[in-house]
Amino acid sequence: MPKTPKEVDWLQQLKQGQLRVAAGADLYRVNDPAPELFTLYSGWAFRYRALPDGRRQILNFYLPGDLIGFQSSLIGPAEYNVEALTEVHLCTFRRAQVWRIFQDFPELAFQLTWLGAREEGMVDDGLTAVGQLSAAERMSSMIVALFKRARGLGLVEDDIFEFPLRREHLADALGLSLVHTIKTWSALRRAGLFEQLGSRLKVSNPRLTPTLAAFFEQERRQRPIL
Amino acid sequence: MPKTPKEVDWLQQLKQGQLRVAAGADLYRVNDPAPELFTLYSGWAFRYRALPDGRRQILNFYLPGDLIGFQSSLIGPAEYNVEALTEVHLCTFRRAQVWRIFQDFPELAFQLTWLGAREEGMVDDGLTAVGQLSAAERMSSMIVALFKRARGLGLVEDDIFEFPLRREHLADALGLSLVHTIKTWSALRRAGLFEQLGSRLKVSNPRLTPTLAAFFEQERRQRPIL
DNA sequence: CGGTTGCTTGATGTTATTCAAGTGGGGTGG
DNA sequence: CCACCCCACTTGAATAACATCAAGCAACCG
Repeated sequence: MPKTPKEVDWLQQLKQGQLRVAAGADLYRVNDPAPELFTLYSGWAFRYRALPDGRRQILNFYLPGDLIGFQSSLIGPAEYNVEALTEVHLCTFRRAQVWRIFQDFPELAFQLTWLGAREEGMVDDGLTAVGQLSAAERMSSMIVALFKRARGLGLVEDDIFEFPLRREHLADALGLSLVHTIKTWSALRRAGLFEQLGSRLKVSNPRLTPTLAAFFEQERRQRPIL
Repeated sequence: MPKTPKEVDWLQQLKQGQLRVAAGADLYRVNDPAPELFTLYSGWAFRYRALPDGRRQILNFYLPGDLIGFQSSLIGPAEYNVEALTEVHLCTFRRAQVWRIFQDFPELAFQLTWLGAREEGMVDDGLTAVGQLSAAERMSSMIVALFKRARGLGLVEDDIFEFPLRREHLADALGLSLVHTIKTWSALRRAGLFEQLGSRLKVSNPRLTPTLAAFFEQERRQRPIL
């Protein structure tokens, strides 16, 4: 969608500043009363819910271009946490501006909402995987999904991409124990789904199984340019 | 939020018609190219994703007042199915109107988006439960969550409410097998979490366990009036 | 050099699934 | 009215999947 000069002006005004955050730092904390709205320029982050006893569920991952904190900007205090997985560079918006976007820039508001719906679709995928698939199926579908997202962003070369998740993140995203995550990971590597090259991953055979192939073929819609 | 007369006019125009659908019928099917937008007047429905081999994951339940199909109205063809759990009465909107709402009624657009974000929050809850909790914990937290939603809608009297889910629905929502769902259900009933009165449920002791109590205390934000 | 961190592996225990058989209520047709 | 079947649900036993416990390894760092 083309933008009017007026919109571009506004986007510039809305951009409050840039921010660099180290890997492992919190971007968002539950009940933060006035959270900011971010867009991710570079790096990976993830959103999660923590239980009182220390368990946590990773709800989704953020890759460059994603919008962080839109739900909270509408609803009020955050109901989840966001943590930087790698070093990230963010662009910050003032949360109070969201309402003004709806008033003055319907097209922009529509696009924001679109991004929110897209994120919900990804959470749906995660729930379906955790609820219905076996450990190996979950893990392979997640690897393939991240691979495809990275590819859509031009972050894949020769089927190789940077894969910053540690075993712990996979475990918390897939609802598996750390030990079993590691065992499943090795099994998939031995089966030939991917090769590990340091912190990078080469996805050699994304259609390994029929279930997996189905996952691989299904395309997710492209985002609008923001 | 108060509505201007102009907005009320528009809402009337947008309401295309009413619809009655029998229990078990589909409201929404994956890849339906031009799905409608609904609001639920009465009855229960649920949204789910189906896998090629017949397994399915229920993503969330709809109770009276909920908006059905907002994500699809933005994104395009539906990526999920919706089925009526009981007989339902719906109000239908034309999907093409959504964009006009953004243009002409920013306040309304904001509220729609708010409802969408609220729905995502519920899916987050589901994913956290399925990923991190034991069968008994999942089931009790889901029962309590539905109880609280029903209560918020005035559908609870003397701690009793209509509970139209069959075991099969619980199983598909919680990511459990049918057999184990039934065993867990009986265990919780014997433990005194609830009493079964035909198709109705009396939630006698929602704070049964500490984990459960935490779930029970935490309040979800009220919806805006639509 | 000792300590820490992320990962790995094997042995054992628990949870949930699968298989199989059976119950009871609600409908239908004789 | 009864015989029959169908469906949702129930129960027990066998099996598979996953969690937990425990020990060890390699890389890194002070």
